[in-house]
Amino acid sequence: MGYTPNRIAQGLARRKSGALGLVVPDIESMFYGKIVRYVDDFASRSDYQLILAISNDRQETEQKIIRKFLAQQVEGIIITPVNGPVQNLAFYQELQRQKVPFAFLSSYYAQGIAPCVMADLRQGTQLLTGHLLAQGCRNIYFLTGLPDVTTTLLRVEGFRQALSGRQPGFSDRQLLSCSRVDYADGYDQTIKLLRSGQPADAILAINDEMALGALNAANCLGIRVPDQLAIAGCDNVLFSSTAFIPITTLDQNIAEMCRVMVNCLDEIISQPEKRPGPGDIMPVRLIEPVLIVRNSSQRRI
Amino acid sequence: MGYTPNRIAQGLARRKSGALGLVVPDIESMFYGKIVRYVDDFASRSDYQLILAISNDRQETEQKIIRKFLAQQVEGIIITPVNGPVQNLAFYQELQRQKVPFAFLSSYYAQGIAPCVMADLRQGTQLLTGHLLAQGCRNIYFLTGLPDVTTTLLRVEGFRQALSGRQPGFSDRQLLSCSRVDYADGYDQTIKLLRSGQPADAILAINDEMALGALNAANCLGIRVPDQLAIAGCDNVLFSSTAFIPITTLDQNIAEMCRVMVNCLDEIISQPEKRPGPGDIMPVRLIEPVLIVRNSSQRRI
DNA sequence: TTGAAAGCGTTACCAA
DNA sequence: TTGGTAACGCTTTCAA
Repeated sequence: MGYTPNRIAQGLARRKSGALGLVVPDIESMFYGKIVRYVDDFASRSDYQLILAISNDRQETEQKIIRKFLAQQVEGIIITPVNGPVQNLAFYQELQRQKVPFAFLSSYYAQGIAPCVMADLRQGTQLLTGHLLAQGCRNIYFLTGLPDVTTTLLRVEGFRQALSGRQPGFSDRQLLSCSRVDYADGYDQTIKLLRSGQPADAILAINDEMALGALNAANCLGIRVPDQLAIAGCDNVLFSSTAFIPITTLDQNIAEMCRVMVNCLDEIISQPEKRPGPGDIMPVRLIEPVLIVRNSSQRRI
Repeated sequence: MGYTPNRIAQGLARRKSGALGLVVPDIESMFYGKIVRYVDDFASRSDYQLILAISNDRQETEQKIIRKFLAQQVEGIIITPVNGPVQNLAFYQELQRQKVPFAFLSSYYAQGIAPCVMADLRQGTQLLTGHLLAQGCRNIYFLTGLPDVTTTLLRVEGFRQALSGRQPGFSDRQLLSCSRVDYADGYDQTIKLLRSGQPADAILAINDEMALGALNAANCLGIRVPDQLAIAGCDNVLFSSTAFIPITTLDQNIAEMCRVMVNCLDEIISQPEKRPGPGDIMPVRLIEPVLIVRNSSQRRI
């Protein structure tokens, strides 16, 4: 009859807020947009209220946010790590010691600190690179992120594995590391590469924005895609499918990733006795990515 | 010394949660992504905690979310209306009667129910249309949203005003209304239009995704942009600047919009005695948009 | 200035 | 089963 209980008082009495905290580095990127969308989706299905906060890709901010979450009595925290080297690992180790229910999504700062759910980027990059090799590409350049970031390491490992035993094999020269990993980075690095006179016949980018930048750069210089230069991206967001030459990419299956994440955290929350602490096994659950082949890499050899 | 107050208990005792609720129809779109980003930004600056919820473009969900917000004792609610006709106006009128601090952002369901901050879409569309006319276009087609949505009405009004007194003047035939207003809608409608044999020399779309769809459709049919067909979009998100022919668009100045919104709501919250109710003036604050001219509309006549 | 006590709106427990 | 009461962790008020 029109009565709604006060959730705040409920929270106090029950000692649980029914809230889940999610930190993302950036909300304007389509990749994180999808993450927010699906985490919200699965969180509400499990009757959690989602509290979103944006770290602006700064770990200092991320940690401030986590402290706020804790003060707010969130029942669990999902951390989508910033794209940078780990700053203050001790902070997360302290969370672990206090048995705070938290987990990493899409990447991790260090293994064993907390459970993690992410795409199998090593295997995914191997798939993409393998596809480019199968198209006859022999000089593949890889537009990556900063070298000391987890996702970069995993991807480079996949790249290297795919090239191992090939002629020519892997060389560091093929790695072009970008700090902002955005459209402009992809465009600029590609222009620089193509003008340098190096024998590039393929560019693999770690996200679709950068791949689109590469495509436009090639187009500007009059280089034909895919015949002179094959291009592939990653994430399968709108940028790859709506390019004037649709871009080959990798679908990380974000929906599944978020489903597994929320379930995993939910389990940790509801079984306080089994809550993992230092010394316990903290699984990294890898979600299988799917290769999406489009025109940007299909050469008619 | 390591002590953090329990915000829930604080909330109960102080009778204020320090939280602001924000509902958006969709988080994967870059337009709403920007809105979330800036509302979060300004809300945190004013020491509010942002609670985000996604209505999935359904008003029923939106209303469920608002009820939850209320139970959670949020101090104010920002509603970014769904892209559809108003379903249950009585719900919002009830909020008004109860003097709930809430406001509309980027559109409104009806004037006078709550304050609103949004871009001046009428003037913006007039600017865009005027620009296309100045480029010599005489048969401009307008890819709009559903006809009974506030933003569509305002835009069509601007379109009509810009064309009034011209030869040929405004005709309903020039309005192509789209329900999903996404890339595929833009692409499909443009293909249909260009194949119909109608003498189109310009397409104006209500967002950049649709404009990109129009550009790609024209490209597929071998129609040269901008000389045979000029194209313009709206919102100035990444889709327009990264198209292989950069697309003319309208910047809605979302940052400013969100700043004004948060300040406005903050004022309403902090002055409970002046809280507006039925019969009070509820201003619609219009933010001035900026025309961004790019290649897709610059004809060399 | 300091400290003790009374709420805030619920839930949970225990006695009847 | 049903009430009545303590407790949740903090703020606020009022008296000392």
